[in-house]
Amino acid sequence: MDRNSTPSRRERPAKPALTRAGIVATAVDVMRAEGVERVTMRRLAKELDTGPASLYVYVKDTEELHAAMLDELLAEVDLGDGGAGEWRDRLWAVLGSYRSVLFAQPSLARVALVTRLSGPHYLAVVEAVLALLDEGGMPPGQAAWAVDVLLLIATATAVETGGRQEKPGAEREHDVLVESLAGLSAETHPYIAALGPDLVSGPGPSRVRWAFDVLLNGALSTARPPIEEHR
Amino acid sequence: MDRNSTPSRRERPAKPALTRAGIVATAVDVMRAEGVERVTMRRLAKELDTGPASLYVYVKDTEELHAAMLDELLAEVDLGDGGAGEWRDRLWAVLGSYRSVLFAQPSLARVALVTRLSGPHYLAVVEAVLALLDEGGMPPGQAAWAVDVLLLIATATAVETGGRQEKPGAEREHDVLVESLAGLSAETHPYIAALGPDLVSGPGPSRVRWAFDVLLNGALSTARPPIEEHR
DNA sequence: ACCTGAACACCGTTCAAGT
DNA sequence: ACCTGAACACCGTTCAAGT
Repeated sequence: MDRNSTPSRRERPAKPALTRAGIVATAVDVMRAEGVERVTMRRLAKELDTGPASLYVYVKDTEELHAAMLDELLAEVDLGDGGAGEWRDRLWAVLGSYRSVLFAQPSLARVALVTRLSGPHYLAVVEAVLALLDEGGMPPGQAAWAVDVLLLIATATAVETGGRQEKPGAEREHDVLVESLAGLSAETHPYIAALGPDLVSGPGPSRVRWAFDVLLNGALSTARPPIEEHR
Repeated sequence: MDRNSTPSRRERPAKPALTRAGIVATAVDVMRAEGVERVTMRRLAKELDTGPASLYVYVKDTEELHAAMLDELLAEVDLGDGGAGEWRDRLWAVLGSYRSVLFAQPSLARVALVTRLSGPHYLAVVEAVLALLDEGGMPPGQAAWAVDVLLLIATATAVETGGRQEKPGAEREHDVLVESLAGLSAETHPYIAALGPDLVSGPGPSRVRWAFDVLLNGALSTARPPIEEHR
């Protein structure tokens, strides 16, 4: 009986000690429940039953928090270790997994477009992609530059498609573009007019796959220029 | 006569009537002077000597305003009409001009990464790129899909390089990545370790040029899959 | 119609002070 | 050291009311 004789311990959520990992985990929870835009320092502080200032002990600022959340999410990417099949298909699978993780959280995916990521899970993705490019015989110098573009395309298409169904306004954002295109005369914009809706059909699976193949084919066949002075 | 006998007209800056174009133009001014992050509805209303609510008559929301500002900026892109030279070099010039316009205003450039643009100046860029791809003999179906990726890369590299020197924190953001990379053991991340700083050297001119050539070569040589159901 | 004051419901970040 | 209340300096957007 009286298992509650000491009432001090274990209040309902048993306010846990603040740690960076705990903060990021809670942030991810709030994001899944309410969307990234609601993951603010103040909202998060409330969730953790403290004041916003306390978070700054563990997190530099909001941007860094969002980057950490994103890396947390990237833990779910299936890197296809030891999978079978041709390297190109396995690469396609890894990038597809990366895309679908971002896809589920498009507004966080924007972070990946705008911030330089450097978390462990992101680096694991980079390593996996590099391994597959090597397996495909791509020279290391070309692979080093190709991996960025590959992940850029994966991210951007995830943002684009994912954003579409998230907010109701996005449907219209697309319609605005379609309308703009329809309103153009073939006189001033012959090429756009000629292509019509094909220009704007959005990144369906086969379009994304085509973009990957373009990049792979191009990167395999295009020699890198000699190294320049940089920085 | 005496049309100016009433002194009510023309106080110092002669508070101009609100128009959409005027609002956007002022917004661009504020941006050039203080950066995009300071272009808020409230700040802009102050500049225009009115209340924030008034702006909503002409502008849907902040995102739409930013997109309009960006399109305004894109008026400066040199489309190289009637220029001489090989199509590939002229395309490189157009994309370079597009990049340098965004480069000057990296935080606005992020808008281009995250929003579907549809302004007249953006469409002029698309039309120019399509014309050059056609001149280069790229089949229309491939060109329609390539133009997006080309502009995506141009935008992303502008954001990356431009963001670097804008805010002081960005220097360190890059250093964080370099450190992360250096901290990785060759055991767990052999490919990253082998490539080292090459992976992270940032988009210098030759690297961007290489990416364009990769894309062009790939898009020229990669057939499009048959059209799928979309929407 | 066009414009606006005021209100609603929030923000990020810092800092002096506490434990 | 770690944590925090309170403050500073802002936000976007809506709406009822005015002209």
